[in-house]
Amino acid sequence: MELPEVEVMRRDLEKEVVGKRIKAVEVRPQRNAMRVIRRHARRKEFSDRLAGKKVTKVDRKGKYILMYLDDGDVLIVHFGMSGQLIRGQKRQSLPQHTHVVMEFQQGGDMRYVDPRTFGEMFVTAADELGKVRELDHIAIDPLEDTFTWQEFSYELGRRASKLKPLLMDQKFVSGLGNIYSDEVLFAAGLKHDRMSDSLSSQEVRRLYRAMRETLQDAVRFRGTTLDDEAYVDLFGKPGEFQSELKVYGRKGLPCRRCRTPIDSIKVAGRTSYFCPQCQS
DNA sequence: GTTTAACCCTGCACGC
DNA sequence: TGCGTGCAGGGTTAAA
Repeated sequence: MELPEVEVMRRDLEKEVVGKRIKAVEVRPQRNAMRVIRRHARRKEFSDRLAGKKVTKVDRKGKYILMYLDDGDVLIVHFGMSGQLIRGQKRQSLPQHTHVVMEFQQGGDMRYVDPRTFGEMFVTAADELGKVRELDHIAIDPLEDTFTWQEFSYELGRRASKLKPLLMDQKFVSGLGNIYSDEVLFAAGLKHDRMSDSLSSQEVRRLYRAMRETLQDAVRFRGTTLDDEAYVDLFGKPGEFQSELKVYGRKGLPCRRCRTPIDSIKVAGRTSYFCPQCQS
């Protein structure tokens, strides 16, 4: 799950759970549930910190969701690659790999489901958020107004790194993963292995625009749901951006712009898709 | 400073 | 049919 999917989830949560009070929290008995709340020593410690509290605000920092509670605590959720939050009803049976169930006083519940358990949930005091290293290191959000192309240009020039890993580096810009970094690079007409400090100012502008437009479009389409991936929104509905993808997962298929077959290569352990003709 | 690889985990596609 | 293997992916960390 990357920026667009997390942002869609944030908006859903804002509508659906802000103002609701948590009645009870169950951390399921299987071992992987403890992996999900790995920063807490015991199930009870986690549940007790949430029970009885009201959700007042939902923020996003990179790929992290921050749910503020009315006593100054914050529930932080990171989805890893297979995590989901799903709205449910008490009577409904729990899907496989459900690790946490939060029941609301106003009725209904919310389940955290995560087969691969790369994701996690934890609670911390809002005034101690600065001590959470992963959050503290997260770079500027490319959809923020404060993200200007001048600053982006300066940061690109300051680094000497290949574009693809740099775009995925959350300490450089936040929110991009494997899918959207490929899509952004295609939209910008740049190859994954171009060095960040070799870009002309025109190329920097193209990359900046590509990043903003691609991510905005993906949010508008409510994220990407691939066949082999189970991303769905809070209400269980898949996204629609997968039909808009230009390169990701399209190896061997004709480029939508020039008909040249899309190629793929392993970069830093991740498969990278690109058009050999349109990107240079 | 940058890059690579390993690690965590499950489900699925693949070949034999 | 059934098994083993490899891959997918986010982020951290240690090593190169």
